[in-house]
Amino acid sequence: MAIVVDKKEKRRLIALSCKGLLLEHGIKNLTVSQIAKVAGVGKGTIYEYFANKDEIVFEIITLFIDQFQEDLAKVVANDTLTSREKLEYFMLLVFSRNYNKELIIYQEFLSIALSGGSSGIVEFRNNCRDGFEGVLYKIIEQGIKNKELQQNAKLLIPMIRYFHTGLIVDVALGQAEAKEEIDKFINSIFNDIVLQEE
Amino acid sequence: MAIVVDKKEKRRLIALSCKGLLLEHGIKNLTVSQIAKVAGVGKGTIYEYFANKDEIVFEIITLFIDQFQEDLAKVVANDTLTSREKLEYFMLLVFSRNYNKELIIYQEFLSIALSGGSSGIVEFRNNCRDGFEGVLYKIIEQGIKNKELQQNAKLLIPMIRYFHTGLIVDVALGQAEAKEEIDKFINSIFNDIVLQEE
DNA sequence: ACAATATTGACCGACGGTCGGTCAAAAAAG
DNA sequence: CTTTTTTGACCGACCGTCGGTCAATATTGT
Repeated sequence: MAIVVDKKEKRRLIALSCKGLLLEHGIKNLTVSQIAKVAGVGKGTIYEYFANKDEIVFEIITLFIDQFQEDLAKVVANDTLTSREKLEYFMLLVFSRNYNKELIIYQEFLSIALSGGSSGIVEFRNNCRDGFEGVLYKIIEQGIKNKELQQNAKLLIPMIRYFHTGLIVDVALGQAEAKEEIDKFINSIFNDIVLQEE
Repeated sequence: MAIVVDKKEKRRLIALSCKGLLLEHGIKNLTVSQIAKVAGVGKGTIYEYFANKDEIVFEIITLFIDQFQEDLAKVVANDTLTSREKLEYFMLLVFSRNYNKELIIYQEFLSIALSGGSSGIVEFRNNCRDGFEGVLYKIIEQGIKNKELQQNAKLLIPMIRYFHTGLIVDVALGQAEAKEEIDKFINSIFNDIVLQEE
């Protein structure tokens, strides 16, 4: 038998090599030929590892999201912050300067997902959602323990995610100032809904 | 001087003629040649009235949204409904059976917008936002007048929009049951935030 | 008749994706 | 240890499609 490569690893390597290309050009102006050139393989080879262009992009995006969720986990573990501060950090992180490019990537990902994503994309997004909700859950649970929040605050978790997603969409269109909207939102939550009554 | 056609009107006519085509094929599988054929003009003529394919799609989508907003306006004008009922109707309408296809189109529109929209997209989306917020404003104003809502309810208008947009995204990925989520959301708003205290 | 404008579809270049063929490494045979 | 065979990774010329262009033609008002 001839050589057998680790397909999964090679996918990762190809994706890694053209991370910058995606950030620079965006999905629309990113061609498979370019990817092949930068990855140092023939165009045909690309299609040995990916079913189509979207899958390539998707693999690159996975790299970013994994990194992002690691960063989030660190914040949640930080015990010097109130749950309100954590929530604000959680919601703002993707809009921060150092995640500027990743935000664009995430928007591009949403773009693919919205235009009839493959089953792989859906699965991935499920994991994403579970990851984010998990972080949120921990934040809010801590808030409840600290008496910053009422018990029913947990019910808000999906709503917070929807709000956040919607905000990402509007920011993509230059129609929203993220920090301002998030502050207003968190104020509503903490002042009107779930602030522990004393 | 020769004839001068009403460009705006012709745009509308071309868009109208291929409404069905868009609903049937979706944006990705809709070709300019098809549009030209159905509209009964040459492909070159299309480009006399539209700068690019996206613009054609937006024009068609505009038709849908206009229709949609008309439907919404009717509900707002109906004085037999409480503002809570109106809000629920407002948020659910796009997910209803008879707007099934339009929802898909709107999701595809968001997809295009997210992957680096032109200035035309942004302008269009601005109008959309203003339209929706206008309807929301009326609903909530009525609620305040009827003492169903507190004064500060108006502050929630952008938040409601973000939530709604986020929900549309998640529904596209089969990750949310619209009615259920909306009910929960409206409950939160009316029970916890802005219900008039008696 | 003439000028101005509207219309057209053949044409173009770019792109995503395919396919027959090449080649080096590994396995089998001698 | 050498030769032969098999395997599958790799390639890039090629294909069909599509968005967009443009020179030629048709239509209209004066």
